Amino acid sequence: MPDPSHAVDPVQLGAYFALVEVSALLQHGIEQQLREDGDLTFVRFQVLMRLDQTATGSHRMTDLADAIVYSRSGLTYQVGLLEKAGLVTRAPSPDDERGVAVTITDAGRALIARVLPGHEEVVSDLLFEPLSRDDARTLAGLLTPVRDHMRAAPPRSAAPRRRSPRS
Amino acid sequence: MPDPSHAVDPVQLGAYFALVEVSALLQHGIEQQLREDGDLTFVRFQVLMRLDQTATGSHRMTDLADAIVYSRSGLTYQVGLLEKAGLVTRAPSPDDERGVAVTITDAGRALIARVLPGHEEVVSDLLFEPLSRDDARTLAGLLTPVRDHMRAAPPRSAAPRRRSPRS
DNA sequence: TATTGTTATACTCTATAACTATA
DNA sequence: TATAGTTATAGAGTATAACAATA
Repeated sequence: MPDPSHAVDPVQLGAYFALVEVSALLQHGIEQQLREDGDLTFVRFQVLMRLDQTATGSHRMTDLADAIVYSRSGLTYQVGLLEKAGLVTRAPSPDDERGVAVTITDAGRALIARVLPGHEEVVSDLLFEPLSRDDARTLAGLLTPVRDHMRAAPPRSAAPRRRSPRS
Repeated sequence: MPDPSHAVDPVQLGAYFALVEVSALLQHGIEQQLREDGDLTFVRFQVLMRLDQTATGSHRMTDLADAIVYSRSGLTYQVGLLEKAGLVTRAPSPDDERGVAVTITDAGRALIARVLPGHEEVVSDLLFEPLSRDDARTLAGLLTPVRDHMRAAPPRSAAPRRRSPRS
Protein backbone atom coordinates (compact mmCIF):
# COMPACT_ATOMS: atom_id res chain seq x y z
CA MET A 1 0.00 0.00 0.00
CA PRO A 2 1.12 3.55 -0.67
CA ASP A 3 2.75 5.52 2.09
CA PRO A 4 -0.18 7.27 3.75
CA SER A 5 2.00 10.09 5.07
CA HIS A 6 1.98 11.57 1.57
CA ALA A 7 -1.64 11.07 0.74
CA VAL A 8 -3.62 14.29 0.44
CA ASP A 9 -7.10 13.90 1.85
CA PRO A 10 -10.12 15.75 0.44
CA VAL A 11 -10.04 18.41 3.13
CA GLN A 12 -6.39 19.12 2.45
CA LEU A 13 -7.08 19.16 -1.25
CA GLY A 14 -9.78 21.74 -0.72
CA ALA A 15 -7.47 23.90 1.36
CA TYR A 16 -4.74 23.59 -1.24
CA PHE A 17 -6.99 24.50 -4.15
CA ALA A 18 -8.49 27.41 -2.25
CA LEU A 19 -5.01 28.66 -1.42
CA VAL A 20 -3.88 28.52 -5.03
CA GLU A 21 -7.00 30.27 -6.28
CA VAL A 22 -6.98 32.90 -3.57
CA SER A 23 -3.39 33.84 -4.17
CA ALA A 24 -3.89 33.98 -7.93
CA LEU A 25 -6.96 36.17 -7.61
CA LEU A 26 -5.32 38.35 -4.99
CA GLN A 27 -2.21 38.78 -7.08
CA HIS A 28 -4.36 39.80 -10.02
CA GLY A 29 -6.13 42.47 -8.07
CA ILE A 30 -2.91 43.73 -6.57
CA GLU A 31 -1.09 43.93 -9.89
CA GLN A 32 -3.93 45.87 -11.42
CA GLN A 33 -3.95 48.39 -8.60
CA LEU A 34 -0.18 48.80 -8.61
CA ARG A 35 -0.11 49.30 -12.35
CA GLU A 36 -2.82 51.89 -12.26
CA ASP A 37 -1.62 53.79 -9.21
CA GLY A 38 2.12 53.63 -9.66
CA ASP A 39 3.15 51.82 -12.83
CA LEU A 40 4.62 49.07 -10.66
CA THR A 41 4.67 45.31 -10.90
CA PHE A 42 4.18 43.20 -7.82
CA VAL A 43 7.80 42.09 -7.77
CA ARG A 44 9.16 45.60 -7.93
CA PHE A 45 6.64 46.72 -5.35
CA GLN A 46 7.81 44.00 -3.02
CA VAL A 47 11.43 45.04 -3.47
CA LEU A 48 10.61 48.65 -2.68
CA MET A 49 8.44 47.62 0.27
CA ARG A 50 11.20 45.54 1.84
CA LEU A 51 13.62 48.42 1.47
CA ASP A 52 11.13 50.97 2.72
CA GLN A 53 10.51 48.93 5.85
CA THR A 54 14.11 49.10 7.05
CA ALA A 55 15.61 52.05 8.86
CA THR A 56 18.56 52.24 6.50
CA GLY A 57 16.45 51.64 3.41
CA SER A 58 19.02 49.10 2.30
CA HIS A 59 19.30 45.38 1.68
CA ARG A 60 21.77 43.13 0.02
CA MET A 61 20.81 41.52 -3.25
CA THR A 62 20.85 38.01 -1.88
CA ASP A 63 18.71 38.94 1.10
CA LEU A 64 16.20 40.59 -1.18
CA ALA A 65 16.12 37.64 -3.56
CA ASP A 66 15.53 35.30 -0.67
CA ALA A 67 12.90 37.52 0.91
CA ILE A 68 10.75 37.80 -2.16
CA VAL A 69 11.53 34.31 -3.44
CA TYR A 70 13.23 35.30 -6.65
CA SER A 71 16.25 34.16 -8.63
CA ARG A 72 19.40 36.24 -8.38
CA SER A 73 19.70 36.99 -12.04
CA GLY A 74 16.02 37.86 -12.09
CA LEU A 75 16.50 40.25 -9.22
CA THR A 76 19.47 41.86 -10.93
CA TYR A 77 17.16 42.52 -13.85
CA GLN A 78 14.35 43.93 -11.72
CA VAL A 79 16.64 46.08 -9.58
CA GLY A 80 18.23 47.33 -12.77
CA LEU A 81 14.83 48.59 -13.85
CA LEU A 82 14.20 50.18 -10.47
CA GLU A 83 17.57 51.88 -10.62
CA LYS A 84 16.91 53.20 -14.11
CA ALA A 85 13.65 54.62 -12.80
CA GLY A 86 15.50 56.37 -10.00
CA LEU A 87 13.71 54.43 -7.29
CA VAL A 88 16.77 52.69 -5.85
CA THR A 89 20.54 53.05 -5.94
CA ARG A 90 23.22 50.39 -5.86
CA ALA A 91 26.54 50.54 -4.04
CA PRO A 92 29.12 48.03 -2.90
CA SER A 93 28.39 46.58 0.49
CA PRO A 94 30.50 48.25 3.19
CA ASP A 95 31.28 45.07 5.09
CA ASP A 96 31.56 42.62 2.21
CA GLU A 97 33.03 43.95 -0.96
CA ARG A 98 31.41 41.20 -2.96
CA GLY A 99 27.98 42.29 -1.96
CA VAL A 100 25.77 45.03 -3.32
CA ALA A 101 23.64 47.21 -1.10
CA VAL A 102 20.42 48.30 -2.72
CA THR A 103 19.00 51.47 -1.23
CA ILE A 104 15.63 53.05 -1.77
CA THR A 105 15.65 56.68 -2.86
CA ASP A 106 13.33 59.47 -1.80
CA ALA A 107 11.49 58.99 -5.05
CA GLY A 108 11.13 55.32 -4.21
CA ARG A 109 9.75 56.10 -0.79
CA ALA A 110 7.40 58.63 -2.31
CA LEU A 111 6.14 56.07 -4.79
CA ILE A 112 5.48 53.56 -2.03
CA ALA A 113 3.63 56.21 -0.07
CA ARG A 114 1.55 56.92 -3.13
CA VAL A 115 0.51 53.37 -3.90
CA LEU A 116 0.21 52.06 -0.36
CA PRO A 117 -3.28 53.33 0.43
CA GLY A 118 -4.68 51.74 -2.69
CA HIS A 119 -2.74 48.60 -1.97
CA GLU A 120 -4.14 48.31 1.52
CA GLU A 121 -7.59 48.93 0.15
CA VAL A 122 -7.30 46.10 -2.35
CA VAL A 123 -5.93 43.69 0.23
CA SER A 124 -8.60 44.72 2.67
CA ASP A 125 -11.44 44.47 0.19
CA LEU A 126 -10.33 41.29 -1.50
CA LEU A 127 -8.75 39.23 1.24
CA PHE A 128 -10.15 40.45 4.54
CA GLU A 129 -13.65 41.52 3.71
CA PRO A 130 -15.05 38.03 4.43
CA LEU A 131 -12.83 37.49 7.48
CA SER A 132 -13.32 38.66 11.04
CA ARG A 133 -10.40 39.89 13.09
CA ASP A 134 -10.27 36.54 14.79
CA ASP A 135 -10.30 34.83 11.41
CA ALA A 136 -7.33 36.91 10.34
CA ARG A 137 -5.52 35.97 13.51
CA THR A 138 -6.27 32.32 12.95
CA LEU A 139 -5.13 32.53 9.34
CA ALA A 140 -1.87 34.14 10.35
CA GLY A 141 -1.47 31.50 13.04
CA LEU A 142 -1.79 28.76 10.46
CA LEU A 143 0.27 30.24 7.66
CA THR A 144 3.17 31.50 9.73
CA PRO A 145 4.36 28.06 10.80
CA VAL A 146 3.87 26.85 7.24
CA ARG A 147 6.06 29.64 5.97
CA ASP A 148 8.69 28.92 8.59
CA HIS A 149 8.61 25.27 7.65
CA MET A 150 9.00 26.07 3.97
CA ARG A 151 11.81 28.48 4.71
CA ALA A 152 13.57 25.84 6.76
CA ALA A 153 13.71 23.54 3.75
CA PRO A 154 14.96 25.86 1.01
CA PRO A 155 13.67 24.75 -2.37
CA ARG A 156 16.86 25.78 -4.10
CA SER A 157 19.35 23.59 -2.35
CA ALA A 158 18.45 20.23 -0.79
CA ALA A 159 17.85 18.24 -3.94
CA PRO A 160 14.29 16.90 -4.09
CA ARG A 161 14.51 13.89 -1.90
CA ARG A 162 11.67 11.98 -3.53
CA ARG A 163 11.11 8.35 -2.68
CA SER A 164 12.30 8.43 0.91
CA PRO A 165 14.09 5.31 2.11
CA ARG A 166 11.40 2.89 3.14
CA SER A 167 11.77 2.77 6.88
CA MET B 1 -9.21 60.74 9.64
CA PRO B 2 -8.68 57.94 7.15
CA ASP B 3 -11.46 55.51 6.50
CA PRO B 4 -10.78 52.74 9.03
CA SER B 5 -12.63 50.15 6.96
CA HIS B 6 -9.62 49.97 4.65
CA ALA B 7 -6.88 50.04 7.23
CA VAL B 8 -4.88 46.84 7.45
CA ASP B 9 -3.97 46.07 11.03
CA PRO B 10 -0.73 44.32 12.00
CA VAL B 11 -2.39 40.94 12.37
CA GLN B 12 -3.93 41.20 8.92
CA LEU B 13 -0.62 42.35 7.52
CA GLY B 14 1.06 39.31 8.98
CA ALA B 15 -1.54 37.02 7.50
CA TYR B 16 -1.23 38.72 4.13
CA PHE B 17 2.56 38.52 4.06
CA ALA B 18 2.51 34.90 5.15
CA LEU B 19 0.00 34.10 2.43
CA VAL B 20 2.10 35.71 -0.25
CA GLU B 21 5.25 33.99 0.90
CA VAL B 22 3.64 30.63 1.34
CA SER B 23 2.12 30.62 -2.10
CA ALA B 24 5.38 31.75 -3.69
CA LEU B 25 7.38 29.07 -1.92
CA LEU B 26 4.76 26.44 -2.63
CA GLN B 27 4.58 27.36 -6.29
CA HIS B 28 8.34 27.08 -6.51
CA GLY B 29 8.39 23.62 -5.06
CA ILE B 30 5.52 22.51 -7.24
CA GLU B 31 7.04 23.86 -10.45
CA GLN B 32 10.29 22.11 -9.73
CA GLN B 33 8.60 18.78 -9.14
CA LEU B 34 6.41 19.09 -12.22
CA ARG B 35 9.35 20.00 -14.40
CA GLU B 36 11.41 17.08 -13.16
CA ASP B 37 8.68 14.48 -13.19
CA GLY B 38 6.74 15.46 -16.27
CA ASP B 39 8.24 18.46 -18.06
CA LEU B 40 5.16 20.44 -17.11
CA THR B 41 4.61 23.99 -15.94
CA PHE B 42 2.11 24.72 -13.21
CA VAL B 43 -0.31 26.38 -15.60
CA ARG B 44 -0.36 23.46 -18.00
CA PHE B 45 -0.63 21.04 -15.10
CA GLN B 46 -3.66 22.93 -13.83
CA VAL B 47 -5.29 22.77 -17.23
CA LEU B 48 -4.74 19.04 -17.48
CA MET B 49 -5.90 18.52 -13.90
CA ARG B 50 -9.16 20.34 -14.50
CA LEU B 51 -9.81 18.30 -17.59
CA ASP B 52 -8.80 15.07 -15.91
CA GLN B 53 -11.23 15.68 -13.09
CA THR B 54 -14.29 15.73 -15.30
CA ALA B 55 -16.05 12.63 -16.59
CA THR B 56 -15.97 13.85 -20.17
CA GLY B 57 -12.41 15.12 -19.92
CA SER B 58 -13.58 18.31 -21.59
CA HIS B 59 -13.95 21.98 -20.82
CA ARG B 60 -14.57 25.08 -22.78
CA MET B 61 -11.76 27.57 -23.17
CA THR B 62 -13.52 30.29 -21.24
CA ASP B 63 -14.37 27.99 -18.36
CA LEU B 64 -10.77 26.87 -18.18
CA ALA B 65 -9.44 30.41 -18.31
CA ASP B 66 -11.77 31.41 -15.53
CA ALA B 67 -10.97 28.35 -13.43
CA ILE B 68 -7.24 28.83 -13.47
CA VAL B 69 -7.37 32.63 -13.49
CA TYR B 70 -5.73 33.16 -16.84
CA SER B 71 -6.23 35.45 -19.79
CA ARG B 72 -7.93 34.03 -22.85
CA SER B 73 -5.13 34.68 -25.25
CA GLY B 74 -2.70 33.27 -22.75
CA LEU B 75 -4.79 30.14 -22.47
CA THR B 76 -4.95 29.80 -26.23
CA TYR B 77 -1.17 29.81 -26.21
CA GLN B 78 -0.86 27.27 -23.41
CA VAL B 79 -3.50 24.95 -24.82
CA GLY B 80 -1.76 25.23 -28.17
CA LEU B 81 1.37 23.85 -26.55
CA LEU B 82 -0.57 21.07 -24.85
CA GLU B 83 -2.16 20.17 -28.16
CA LYS B 84 1.19 20.10 -29.92
CA ALA B 85 2.41 17.76 -27.21
CA GLY B 86 -0.57 15.49 -27.83
CA LEU B 87 -1.94 15.96 -24.33
CA VAL B 88 -5.24 17.58 -25.35
CA THR B 89 -7.37 17.96 -28.44
CA ARG B 90 -9.56 20.83 -29.54
CA ALA B 91 -12.92 20.63 -31.23
CA PRO B 92 -15.87 22.97 -31.76
CA SER B 93 -18.33 22.92 -28.90
CA PRO B 94 -21.37 20.77 -29.76
CA ASP B 95 -23.93 23.15 -28.27
CA ASP B 96 -22.33 26.48 -29.09
CA GLU B 97 -20.48 26.66 -32.39
CA ARG B 98 -18.48 29.64 -31.16
CA GLY B 99 -16.97 27.68 -28.35
CA VAL B 100 -14.08 25.27 -28.31
CA ALA B 101 -14.10 22.09 -26.28
CA VAL B 102 -10.69 21.11 -25.01
CA THR B 103 -10.39 17.40 -24.26
CA ILE B 104 -7.62 15.57 -22.48
CA THR B 105 -6.12 12.64 -24.36
CA ASP B 106 -5.03 9.30 -23.00
CA ALA B 107 -1.48 10.57 -23.08
CA GLY B 108 -2.60 13.57 -21.07
CA ARG B 109 -4.27 11.36 -18.48
CA ALA B 110 -1.19 9.19 -18.35
CA LEU B 111 1.00 12.19 -17.74
CA ILE B 112 -1.20 13.39 -14.91
CA ALA B 113 -1.10 9.93 -13.41
CA ARG B 114 2.65 10.01 -13.63
CA VAL B 115 3.20 13.36 -11.95
CA LEU B 116 0.38 13.23 -9.41
CA PRO B 117 2.10 11.13 -6.73
CA GLY B 118 5.08 13.47 -6.68
CA HIS B 119 2.75 16.44 -6.71
CA GLU B 120 0.84 15.20 -3.71
CA GLU B 121 4.07 14.52 -1.96
CA VAL B 122 5.32 18.06 -2.47
CA VAL B 123 2.04 19.58 -1.35
CA SER B 124 1.93 17.28 1.62
CA ASP B 125 5.53 17.89 2.67
CA LEU B 126 5.58 21.61 2.04
CA LEU B 127 2.12 22.79 2.96
CA PHE B 128 0.62 20.25 5.31
CA GLU B 129 3.55 18.93 7.23
CA PRO B 130 3.19 21.60 9.94
CA LEU B 131 -0.62 21.43 9.99
CA SER B 132 -2.88 19.00 11.78
CA ARG B 133 -5.99 17.66 10.12
CA ASP B 134 -8.02 20.15 12.09
CA ASP B 135 -5.69 22.91 10.98
CA ALA B 136 -6.25 21.92 7.37
CA ARG B 137 -9.98 21.98 7.93
CA THR B 138 -9.75 25.40 9.53
CA LEU B 139 -7.59 26.69 6.71
CA ALA B 140 -10.05 25.46 4.12
CA GLY B 141 -12.86 26.99 6.14
CA LEU B 142 -11.16 30.37 6.03
CA LEU B 143 -9.94 30.39 2.45
CA THR B 144 -13.07 29.02 0.81
CA PRO B 145 -15.26 32.03 1.67
CA VAL B 146 -12.40 34.29 0.64
CA ARG B 147 -12.22 32.60 -2.72
CA ASP B 148 -15.96 32.82 -3.16
CA HIS B 149 -15.85 36.47 -2.27
CA MET B 150 -13.07 37.12 -4.76
CA ARG B 151 -14.90 35.16 -7.41
CA ALA B 152 -18.04 37.16 -6.79
CA ALA B 153 -16.19 40.37 -7.65
CA PRO B 154 -14.39 39.46 -10.87
CA PRO B 155 -11.15 41.44 -11.15
CA ARG B 156 -11.55 41.83 -14.88
CA SER B 157 -14.80 43.69 -15.06
CA ALA B 158 -16.06 45.94 -12.26
CA ALA B 159 -13.69 48.84 -12.69
CA PRO B 160 -11.61 49.46 -9.56
CA ARG B 161 -13.96 51.40 -7.41
CA ARG B 162 -11.34 53.23 -5.40
CA ARG B 163 -12.37 56.02 -3.12
CA SER B 164 -15.82 54.79 -2.21
CA PRO B 165 -18.45 57.50 -1.71
CA ARG B 166 -18.06 58.63 1.87
CA SER B 167 -21.23 57.42 3.50
C1' DT C 1 37.24 26.95 -3.19
C1' DA C 2 32.98 29.10 -2.16
C1' DT C 3 30.12 33.08 -2.52
C1' DT C 4 28.23 37.53 -4.52
C1' DG C 5 26.45 39.50 -8.16
C1' DT C 6 26.32 40.45 -13.26
C1' DT C 7 26.01 39.32 -17.99
C1' DA C 8 24.71 37.14 -22.46
C1' DT C 9 21.96 34.38 -25.18
C1' DA C 10 18.09 32.29 -26.24
C1' DC C 11 13.80 31.29 -25.11
C1' DT C 12 9.09 31.52 -22.98
C1' DC C 13 5.46 34.02 -21.89
C1' DT C 14 2.38 38.18 -21.83
C1' DA C 15 -0.19 42.31 -23.30
C1' DT C 16 -2.93 44.61 -26.44
C1' DA C 17 -5.77 45.01 -29.79
C1' DA C 18 -7.52 43.64 -34.08
C1' DC C 19 -10.05 40.04 -36.23
C1' DT C 20 -13.37 35.96 -37.46
C1' DA C 21 -17.30 33.54 -36.59
C1' DT C 22 -21.33 32.40 -34.22
C1' DA C 23 -25.40 33.81 -30.98
C1' DT D 1 -24.60 43.89 -30.72
C1' DA D 2 -22.31 40.71 -27.71
C1' DT D 3 -19.58 36.66 -26.92
C1' DA D 4 -15.94 32.81 -27.96
C1' DG D 5 -11.73 32.21 -29.38
C1' DT D 6 -7.58 33.14 -32.22
C1' DT D 7 -3.85 35.74 -34.04
C1' DA D 8 -0.04 39.09 -34.65
C1' DT D 9 3.33 41.92 -33.04
C1' DA D 10 6.03 43.60 -29.82
C1' DG D 11 7.88 43.56 -25.51
C1' DA D 12 8.71 41.74 -20.85
C1' DG D 13 10.53 38.36 -18.15
C1' DT D 14 13.21 33.86 -17.31
C1' DA D 15 16.67 30.19 -17.37
C1' DT D 16 21.15 28.68 -17.82
C1' DA D 17 25.53 28.91 -17.56
C1' DA D 18 29.64 31.42 -17.89
C1' DC D 19 32.10 35.10 -15.77
C1' DA D 20 34.66 38.55 -12.55
C1' DA D 21 35.65 39.84 -8.04
C1' DT D 22 36.03 39.16 -3.27
C1' DA D 23 36.12 35.94 0.97
